Amino acid sequence: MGIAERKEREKQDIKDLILLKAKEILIKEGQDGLSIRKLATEIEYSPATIYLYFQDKDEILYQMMNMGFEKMAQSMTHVYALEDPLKRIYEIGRLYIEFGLHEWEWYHLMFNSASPMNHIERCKAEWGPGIAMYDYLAACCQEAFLQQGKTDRDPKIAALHLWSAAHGLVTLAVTNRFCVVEDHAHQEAVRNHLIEDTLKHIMISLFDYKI
Amino acid sequence: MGIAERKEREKQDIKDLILLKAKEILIKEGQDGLSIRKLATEIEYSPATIYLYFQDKDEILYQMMNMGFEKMAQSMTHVYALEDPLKRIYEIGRLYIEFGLHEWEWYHLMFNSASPMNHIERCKAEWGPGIAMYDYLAACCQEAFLQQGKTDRDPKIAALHLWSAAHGLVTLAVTNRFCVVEDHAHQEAVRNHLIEDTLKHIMISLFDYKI
DNA sequence: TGATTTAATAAACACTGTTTAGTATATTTG
DNA sequence: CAAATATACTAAACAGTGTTTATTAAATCA
Repeated sequence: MGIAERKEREKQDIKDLILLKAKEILIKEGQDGLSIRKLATEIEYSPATIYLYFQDKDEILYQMMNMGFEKMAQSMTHVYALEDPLKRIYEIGRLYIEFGLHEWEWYHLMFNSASPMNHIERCKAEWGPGIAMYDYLAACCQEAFLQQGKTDRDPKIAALHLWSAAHGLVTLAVTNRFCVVEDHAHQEAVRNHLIEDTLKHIMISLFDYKI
Repeated sequence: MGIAERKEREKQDIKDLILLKAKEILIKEGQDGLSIRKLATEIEYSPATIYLYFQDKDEILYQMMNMGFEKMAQSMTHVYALEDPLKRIYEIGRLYIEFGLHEWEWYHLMFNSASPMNHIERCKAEWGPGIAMYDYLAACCQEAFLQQGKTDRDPKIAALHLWSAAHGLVTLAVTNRFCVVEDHAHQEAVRNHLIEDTLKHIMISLFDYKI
């Protein structure tokens, strides 16, 4: 039965086409600019057709979130090769913040938006890539603590610390809340200084590690 | 001319009525559940009438944001009386996180949503209450540094540190991202532990202050 | 009382996500 | 090969959204 297989392929092709165009719209116009109807006209199908390939918009945004995690992982490929777990942790933090600031539309889906999480909840599924990222960071922390002989510290709590510090920085910056800094001329400089400073603080505070 | 004054009063009354009902809807159904049309039927006027009192939805959400700041300030009244600036800072942090977790709909408008900031940008206005909050925190940090003789440290950067750590914690928790913690049974306990731990870490890291 | 200003709205515009019923086309079966 | 069935697709509708415009009714002024 080659027909069933060809149909399966064709089905996947259209799914891919939808996600490809969704990606283009997301990059150009953000999550708010990504509507089912715009997506439909873009791929030259009717809006109803999209619902033959995805349950709802949340599922599409869920898939986009997964693409975002792949994108982030790609930007971190060189990290995995680093021997020193402390340098690995620092680089993860630095690249995480970098990614959040420069690829906000992806970051927003991954760590801020409710839609992809709604899909996960509805499907009673797990937040796979998020857990994987967290587990890797926690593993790095454990390795660092082990190497330093700090047996009393919890690597999972340490990972959450690092993560939420970076996340807070990214989200406040992107949603324009750092406008509180009165020195408008040097606002950009303050932000960059804060990025470095946050990482330094965290590294010292968690690992007594001076950069 | 008592008529002009009466009309002014009536105009303000309807504005207040709109904001009062908007507040009720916000609390019950969140920002997503707050629509102009629902608000209109609730106050028994047509949707178009609302546009005679507010430029657009962003302005209403901007006013709600201001109400949120008042609410937060009220929850912090006892802080201002504390003599020790370090205890003041700790309490601000603790109450800030508490507020974010328990009054998320307000917090979201204040520190996460784009709508109120869009209104500010359109009016070329400043983020008044946000700046006030930040300035107060920075002043507390400066007082603490001064008391400790730490003249080399920047209180403004310190305030941003504390703020973004607390903000990261709140937003990751509320948007359900802490589901990464595999220990589902003790997830709540982990979260509470993290809140305490974050504050402790920040206090030590910024002020060498052990709680 | 007549002219004018003000307040309110019905209806429309341009969107949004999603569902349903119906129509061609492709595939399978007799 | 023809009839029956299954598949792919869509037009249209449903129930919303924020916002604008033209019109009407009421209050105020001259």
